[in-house]
Amino acid sequence: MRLSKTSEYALRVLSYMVNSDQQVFTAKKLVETLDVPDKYLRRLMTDMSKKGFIRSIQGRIGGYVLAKSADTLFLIDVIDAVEGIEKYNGCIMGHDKCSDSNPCSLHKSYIPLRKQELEFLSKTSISTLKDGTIRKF
Amino acid sequence: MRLSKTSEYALRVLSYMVNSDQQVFTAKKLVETLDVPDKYLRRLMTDMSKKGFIRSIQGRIGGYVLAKSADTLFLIDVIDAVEGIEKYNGCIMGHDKCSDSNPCSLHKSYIPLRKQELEFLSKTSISTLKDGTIRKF
DNA sequence: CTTAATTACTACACAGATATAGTATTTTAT
DNA sequence: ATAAAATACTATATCTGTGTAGTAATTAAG
Repeated sequence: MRLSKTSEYALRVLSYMVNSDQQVFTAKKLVETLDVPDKYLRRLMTDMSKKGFIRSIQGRIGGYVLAKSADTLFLIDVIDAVEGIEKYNGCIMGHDKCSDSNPCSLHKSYIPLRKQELEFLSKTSISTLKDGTIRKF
Repeated sequence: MRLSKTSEYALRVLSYMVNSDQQVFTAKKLVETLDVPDKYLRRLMTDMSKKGFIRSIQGRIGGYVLAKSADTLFLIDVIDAVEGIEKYNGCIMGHDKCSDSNPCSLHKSYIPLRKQELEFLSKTSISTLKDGTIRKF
């Protein structure tokens, strides 16, 4: 499972937010802490606020806050929003017509693994990331 | 697990070769059969022959043949050769210093899955793809 | 009101993966 | 020898994800 940079950044942000006791986070603070390019992070935050994962507060004392209860936001939601989940649901050989009834030669051995991946993404919520640890990387 | 197009193409070729009773395959034939761009496939075949997975035969009756016994060639070898395997071995959040002793907040839950993925790739040989079926997609 | 500190928007730049085009080389058949 | 059928090489084009730059809009403080 190889997420896009954008998904990685999104998860870093959410993981950081949920593990901090602060409520509001400025882009500046996130950039300093999380090793994510400034402008790119800002755009991502705007995107995520449009998706309803976070809420943005404009103006002088602005920033971002989590908008959903962390246990109702799952990895798969975040990934689907920022890069699309379809990629992780296709044939491993890229045959678009591969299916149970017309399987590629890897289908049978790969499907259980893919199922586990999707389960991991759909069952892991942002609250799972909450362990009270403030990490430095 | 989302392979690069190039890896997908490589696996399609090898799967097709191992499931056919032919010995020699021209690029023309592979392109017609496998829905892979002509010139791109040719370069990939040259690359794979340099890696020793296949042998290329030049000249008028040329083409490509499998160069290794199919049960000694594993998915991970192919993927590592054409796109590099490191990508599939990093932190899911992209922290380069993430490790067992300095884990990201997803580390513990993700590691078992990653292990399974790598096992799948290292244990699945090209001969696994051999089931005698000639597929059309 | 004016300034300062923040987010939002738009356009552009860069890099790597993917794809194409054209030419050269190799080998066989005649 | 020459032509034909194949692969090899090199350069360029395109596309997509990632990153940057500059300006506008919003809000609070003084």
